[in-house]
Amino acid sequence: MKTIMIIDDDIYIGQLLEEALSREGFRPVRAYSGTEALLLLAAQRPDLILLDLMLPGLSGEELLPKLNGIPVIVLSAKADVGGKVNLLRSGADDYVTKPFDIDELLARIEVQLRIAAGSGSSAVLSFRGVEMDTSSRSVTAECAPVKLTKTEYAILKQLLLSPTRVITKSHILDMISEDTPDCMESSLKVHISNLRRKLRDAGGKDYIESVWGIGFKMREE
Amino acid sequence: MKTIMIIDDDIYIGQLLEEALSREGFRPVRAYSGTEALLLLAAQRPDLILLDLMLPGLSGEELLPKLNGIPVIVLSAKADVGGKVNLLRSGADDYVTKPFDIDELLARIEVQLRIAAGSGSSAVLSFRGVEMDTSSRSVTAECAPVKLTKTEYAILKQLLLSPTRVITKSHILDMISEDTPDCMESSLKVHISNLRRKLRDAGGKDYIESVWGIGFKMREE
DNA sequence: AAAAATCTTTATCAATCCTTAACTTATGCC
DNA sequence: GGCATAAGTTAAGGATTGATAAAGATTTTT
Repeated sequence: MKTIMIIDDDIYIGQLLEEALSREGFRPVRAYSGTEALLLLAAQRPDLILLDLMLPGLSGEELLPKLNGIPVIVLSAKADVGGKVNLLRSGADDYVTKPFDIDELLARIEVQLRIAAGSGSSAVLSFRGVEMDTSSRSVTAECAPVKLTKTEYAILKQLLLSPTRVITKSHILDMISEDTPDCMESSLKVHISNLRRKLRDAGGKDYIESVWGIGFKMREE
Repeated sequence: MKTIMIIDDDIYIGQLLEEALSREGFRPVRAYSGTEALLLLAAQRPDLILLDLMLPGLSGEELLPKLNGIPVIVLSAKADVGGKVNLLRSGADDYVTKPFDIDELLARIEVQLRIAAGSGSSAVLSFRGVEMDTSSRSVTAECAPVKLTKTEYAILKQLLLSPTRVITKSHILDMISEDTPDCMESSLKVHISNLRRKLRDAGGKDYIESVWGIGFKMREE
């Protein structure tokens, strides 16, 4: 049974998460402040951490560098976009803005746990003929090499991390905002278009599917 | 089964490493101080050592010269670059800054063990015509000798240590910041350029590939 | 102390990438 | 069907990054 630590001072959200996680078969552990989290971490090591940024005592940003090696999903209010740039750099593995959809959060938890489980052995993401080697940073479609830019690579990685799920446009923008802070929905369309074309040129098929009004997902067929 | 000694006084990081190494099939042995490490080393000889620089008792820098023959990977906080000691010259085989990526560390451990296993006397890194003898500190491209400066040698070594992997610019900067703390991205470009030219003059080909916006890797072709 | 080697900075050119903008096509709704 | 909104495509520009050369600064050697 996987243990998930919830670091959030909000009683209501914390309880909500606790119940949802229990229902899914996880063992939730709660910490209401950064300092309390550190104390708990000295004694036990959870499999994943849900971290709120606004914390009493030790802030989430200060806590992040100390959580080395444990997958961290940051929960943050949509407003504070300022520090988003540094989050992924300083150790966060994923990012979800409040108010969040519980099902989406659960899916992202599954993804992070899957990545952590297979760590070391295979750094390869693949789905229906598209393969991504995250260590050599190379991508192939039907074994044909595909040369991607940094942004295209980041987008495809998000899609491949949970290939059966729809990735919202806003989440893609959040994930790649580290490298391209000015990227708006208008330019995202262009990136998707270029990515589609490169994959099609190499693999012959169209690999990315649009979900009207929401975002994108990998084509299952 | 390979034994790996962790010399680090940080309880939390130590435990993290211990679990990760066990999961990968290694036998971890822990030492919490430099003096304790020496006592343990008198009784047993690990296949590899992970060494933190900030140690109580005997510092990592003092310990390094006494670990003769055993592969050493230094773990160091990015902050304490103050010491002007030349780590790689005094016996360290690789260098990783905290906070580090566990997968990357595991990859580097594999590399060091492979080197150590493949040869008692000749520690040779090679990839596609480029050969580096780390004991005599000599490099050849297509059997033609190449004369490199200290920095160029350190950069090429990083590339050869995991030749299929992309080495980020920041990691290279970390590696050589011991000798040249002021090295910025601007001068790294120059080092890469000089290294490329020397290799090309000797081997005829271009061996180093740029990964736009990320870093460099060895050309696979 | 002078000379040589090495490293960093600066400048310039070339290559790549991201965004904007204009336009076309598709989808949902009345 | 017709309108409004969303998605898709293409081309052009501006901005960022990369490569190389040359010169100044630092360290090492002689």
